Amino acid sequence: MTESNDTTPLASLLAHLPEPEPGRRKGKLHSTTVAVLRNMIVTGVLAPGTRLNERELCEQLSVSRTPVREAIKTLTQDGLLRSLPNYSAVVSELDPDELNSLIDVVTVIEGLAGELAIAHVTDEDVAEIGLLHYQMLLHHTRDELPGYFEANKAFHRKIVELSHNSILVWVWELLALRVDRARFSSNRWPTRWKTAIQEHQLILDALSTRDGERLARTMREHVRNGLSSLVTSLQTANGTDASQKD
Amino acid sequence: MTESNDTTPLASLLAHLPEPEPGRRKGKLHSTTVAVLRNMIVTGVLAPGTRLNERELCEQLSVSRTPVREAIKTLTQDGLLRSLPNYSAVVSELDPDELNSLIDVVTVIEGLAGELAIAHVTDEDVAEIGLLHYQMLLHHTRDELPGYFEANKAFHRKIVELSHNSILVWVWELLALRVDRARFSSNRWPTRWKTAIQEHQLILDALSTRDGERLARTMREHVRNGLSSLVTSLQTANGTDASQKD
DNA sequence: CACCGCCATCTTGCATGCAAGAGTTTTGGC
DNA sequence: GCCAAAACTCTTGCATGCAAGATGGCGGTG
Repeated sequence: MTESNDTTPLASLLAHLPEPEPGRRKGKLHSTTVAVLRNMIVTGVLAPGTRLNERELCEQLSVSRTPVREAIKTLTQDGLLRSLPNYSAVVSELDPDELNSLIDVVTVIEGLAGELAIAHVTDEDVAEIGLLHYQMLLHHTRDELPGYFEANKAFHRKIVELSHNSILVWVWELLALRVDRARFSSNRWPTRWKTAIQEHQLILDALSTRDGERLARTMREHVRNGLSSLVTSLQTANGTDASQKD
Repeated sequence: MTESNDTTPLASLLAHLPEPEPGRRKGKLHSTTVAVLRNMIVTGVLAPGTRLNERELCEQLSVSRTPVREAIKTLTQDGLLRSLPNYSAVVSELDPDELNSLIDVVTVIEGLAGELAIAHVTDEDVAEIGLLHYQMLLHHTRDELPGYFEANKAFHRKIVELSHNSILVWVWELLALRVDRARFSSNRWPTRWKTAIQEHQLILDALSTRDGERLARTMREHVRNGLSSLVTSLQTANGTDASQKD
């Protein structure tokens, strides 16, 4: 009964499928499946609470159960799914507590990234990050949501990578997964769009002047502000987009 | 050639196998396999660089390839293995760069834990942590390495859990895996044993007096000192226990 | 003698088969 | 008519089979 309303939302996702060269068709099914499923969960195509039936997924993704099972295990480890023994994996809920927890952790992680980045940042890096900043400005003026998202994430990732700290990057990617999910879940723009862009400018300034302490502080504030407002907007919109319920 | 010197090191690990009641023998093979393999890697039974042959592992663990494959995927995600397509998974090396990276990240994570813990700590918690502290003292006087390790980890975990921040706990567990690996890899005691215990005392004091800032600072210093000394001792002992090489 | 290419074997990646646990429905008894 | 128990079905967990890529040895050739 609860499975009827899928107007093949897979189609759009399946379009993302690399569809690689026919040669060498071994060794990528697992990662592809993980990527597709992850996208579906992060973007909300698979809503929180959805039960994942392995056989269905097999048919929809046109693969056998083995890669699907492995993907489920992987995504469970990432926290996107919850699995109980002998029971279907379920898309995890966006727990408000967890989102608040996320704020604190991402704040210190990106703050540390800012602190460490200063030691490695080059003029070229500053230019690249500046480019991303102006891309965001452009997307802002054009009201292009996905483009802004993408540039924003690239902006932050670039700074995190500048830390030259592999563990930091690793943890950040794990956290970013959950942040992205929350962002997609609140389908509308954050009210602090312009503020965010101003903060990005401050971050860029701190990078150019190689002011590590200021960079770290600015990033911490920026992250905390952004995520707090995100959580707030999610709480207020607390069921408006839960279009389906039984 | 390089695979000859295994005097069935599995035996000790297999002893850890729960060997559950014959009834309900379904649904635990995967987690058990993960746990066993993880233990083998963290404790160094499986040395860095070791190739993991699936069939061999199946025979040794008496399970089929499916749970073994899933376990390998899981541990790869945890960073304990490196997997290349169409190639055996390999136990990852303890990259010195990565260990240095680990220091910075664990420092801010445990620092944040200290900061947050104050808001939740009760007298009972203080008592429990104090108990662990004195257990460590006891193990110290008795020169009991594994007991000290265990109590030390419980001490830190308890404070991390006091943060009541699920994301923080999750990340900490991921990081602790790598820290443990490094600890086991340097099989000897850190020279700063007594210092560590003194620092634990300071942490305990800060907890009792509910001094959040001091707790955070003390924990940061303690973690940084401990891990730095660990990395140093690993670098100096940089090949002494690499008993086998081709 | 050295180097290149080919064949045998091994190993992984994926598909599928089978059994056990859980939920559901139906049927029998009260 | 209602409750309970049994059987059915559905779904997952694990085992195994099969094919493609990789490795290593061997022979041929320059």
